[in-house]
Amino acid sequence: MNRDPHPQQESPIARYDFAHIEQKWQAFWETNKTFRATEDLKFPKEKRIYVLDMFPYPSGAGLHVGHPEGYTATDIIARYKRMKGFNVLHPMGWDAFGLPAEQYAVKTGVHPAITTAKNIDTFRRQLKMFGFSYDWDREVNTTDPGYFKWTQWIFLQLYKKGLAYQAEIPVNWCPDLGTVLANEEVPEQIEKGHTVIRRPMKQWMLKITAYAERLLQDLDMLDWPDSIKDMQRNWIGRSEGAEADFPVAGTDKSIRIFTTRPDTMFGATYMVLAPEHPFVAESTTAEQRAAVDAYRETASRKSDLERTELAKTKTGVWTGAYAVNPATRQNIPVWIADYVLITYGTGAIMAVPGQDERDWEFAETYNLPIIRTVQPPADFNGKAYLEDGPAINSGFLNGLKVAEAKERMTSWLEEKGLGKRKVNYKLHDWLFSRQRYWGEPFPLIHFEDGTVAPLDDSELPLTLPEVESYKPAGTGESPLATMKKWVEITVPETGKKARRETNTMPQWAGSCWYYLRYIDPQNDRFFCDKEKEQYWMPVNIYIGGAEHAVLHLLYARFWHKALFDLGLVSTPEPFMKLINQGLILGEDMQKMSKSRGNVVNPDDVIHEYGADAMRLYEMFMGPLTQSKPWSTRGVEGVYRFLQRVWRLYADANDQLSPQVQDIEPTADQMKILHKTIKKVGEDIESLSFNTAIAQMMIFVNELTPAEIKPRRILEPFVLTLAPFAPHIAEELWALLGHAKTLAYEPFPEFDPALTVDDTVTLVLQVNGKIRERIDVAKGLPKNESEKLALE
RNA sequence: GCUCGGAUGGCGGAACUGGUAGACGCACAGGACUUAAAAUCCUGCGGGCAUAAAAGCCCGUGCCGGUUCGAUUCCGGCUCCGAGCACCA
Repeated sequence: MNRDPHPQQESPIARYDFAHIEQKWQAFWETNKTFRATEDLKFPKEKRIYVLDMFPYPSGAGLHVGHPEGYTATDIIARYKRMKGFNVLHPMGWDAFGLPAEQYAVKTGVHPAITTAKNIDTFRRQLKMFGFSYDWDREVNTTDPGYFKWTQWIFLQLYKKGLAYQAEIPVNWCPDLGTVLANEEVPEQIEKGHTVIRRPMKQWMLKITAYAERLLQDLDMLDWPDSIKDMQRNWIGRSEGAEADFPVAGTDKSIRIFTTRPDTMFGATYMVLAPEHPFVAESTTAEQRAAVDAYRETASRKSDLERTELAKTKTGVWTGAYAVNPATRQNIPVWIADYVLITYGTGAIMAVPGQDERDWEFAETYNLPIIRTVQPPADFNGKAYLEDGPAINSGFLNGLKVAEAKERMTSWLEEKGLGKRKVNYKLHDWLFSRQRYWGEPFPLIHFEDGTVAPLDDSELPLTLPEVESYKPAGTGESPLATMKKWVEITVPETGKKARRETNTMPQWAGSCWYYLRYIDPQNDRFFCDKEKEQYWMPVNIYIGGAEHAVLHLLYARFWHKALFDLGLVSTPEPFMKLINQGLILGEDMQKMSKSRGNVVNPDDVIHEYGADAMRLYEMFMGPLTQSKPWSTRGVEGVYRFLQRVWRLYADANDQLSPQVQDIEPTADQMKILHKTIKKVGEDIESLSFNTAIAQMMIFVNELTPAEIKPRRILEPFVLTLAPFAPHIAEELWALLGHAKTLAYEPFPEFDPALTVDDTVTLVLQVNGKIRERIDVAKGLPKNESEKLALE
């Protein structure tokens, strides 16, 4: 045995060289393609699992400590499942179209493709430092022409199915960004201090509303957090009611309204149109025109936010017109007011001040008549009465309860041809075009006669031209519009002149289907082979941030359903189980940000403590779904734990410790091992990684004092640790004399008999208060235990 | 205002279906080793009363009330914090 030549100077304490070990095993996994996934048919469907991360946008700032939280969780699941005999698909890629690279290009002139490639290299390097078990052969990049060829192709399928159309509608125009935004994107940009105004523009839309009902219904089949499901339900905003036409007095026109309370129609004492309602122009009388125009002008200059914030007192203007209430046959005035939104329902309401607080407020301000249609209780002296009660002042509805009155009124409207029952949704069609450079070009051309034609599949991918300036024109045209050579084409077959569509797709396009491309990333004949798709889909577990609740997660479900209807995918939903990881806050409990100076850089942490320690720490901090503050002391704690693990196995020279011997373990050692195997396995299944790690700490605490460490105990423990801290586990496995990677070693089984204690603490309570605790040997006859307890 | 979460030691958190509250880690204190420090190892660590020491007793899971032999856990009402939505007819 070699003696340490410098026994006094060298620490006698074994210390593992994480930097060397981690780099060694990362190289090993890469060279041997340890984590390559294949569509091996010997795995039955229930033994295949698709474990997916939300792929990152590769920003210039590099990886943030929030990224590896979810990525470590999925990696633990992927590694554990491999050891449990599953065929695991666990890929990674880049959501790389987007504004930051383009804004950088506007500023510096550097092509976004160059910035993007550089950022991706950084992200890839950083992710590899964590030892995540991705099948890197399946890496995808949404900005790769080989990828966006199929984004364009799928768009064309939607177009051909009638799900993509152009419309001149009021859109969310952001002058600061020089582009339009989807409804779902507006709150985020306003938060960033950008202005968003409504302005009519001709844009491409995707008919997500055609799927509103299914997007709502199918939430029930998903194992997702309730909060996300609720957010999607609220966003879709289904409400049942009726549409009715109110004839305009003295004309043959009528105004259509939507209401969820048709039963209150007898109390409709006036009507309100949104200021933008097209009927305003034709119904306004000459006397009222000036006032109406002024009001409309003011309203148009307010953003949606201002409208709602300033809505403390309601304002409006009478148009001078009257409509006929179909229930009462009375003439009622038609007003415009910005408390009615053009974007909801028909943009017009029947106002029932007696039963609606907003209408009540407006009626009080402008002295409009108020009629109750539901009987409030005798002691009620508030304003609009909103609870259930019998109908009053309502002709044939009098005495009916609300539900029945609604039904009766709706049937009456339908019989008379005045209206019909209607389900209304808050969800609007998805505004799908952007005036940006760094996005997928639309594979469409416009002819001079106004018709539009899709490109032939053979012309895909339609790539971006080189431009001189990346700056949006600001007029509502993308920088592509300036590239005449690219825009103006002649169709070879017909000689007809045409112009390319110059808008590009929004960033969400590429992320709507990337999980399908991982399944067959190299295929240049199809976006994803059908058999392979059937092999892997649906995604079994999907982990990512909650910020995509009504963006990516809704858009991707929509595209997936459209692909399902086209027979191109085999499942109605893409992501069966969804987990939102919590935010990692700074040590000061504040959100990490450069300005606060509380940002933790993963590179630094790995350099100091190693990837295994960082992985372990992020999982040990607390429950995955919870927000929790970073603690460098906490990292040191798990780092110490890994050192203690190392010293169970290795001596000061990094050789197998002489304490490790092939001897029979003690009963206690067997118990702690089997308890640990049981707890770790169950906790991985339930994503309780923090308590799994606590159990492994207990194991190490118990084994550390033992003079002799039985191999039969240490070997299985390495395997239970492996999903969490794979580098040190591989090294210890090799140290124990194994030649092969442990990545596919079976996860240890536990013996249930060994996971229960021999003694049980009998707690004697009197009136719920603890009076006595006695340790009792198990297996004693009942009366024997009782006798013990009585003594 | 509405919806959904959450509140447990100095801190992060644990506690399966109502049955020993505070596992594990951090911080802190004391000790061992060391010339010393670091590292490592050992011990203690919710609060109070009591004691030479121990045993022992009482209080304690945001607040108030309820159900129960027994509540961190179930029910009702509040307070505070976080997230989302917000004139949706």
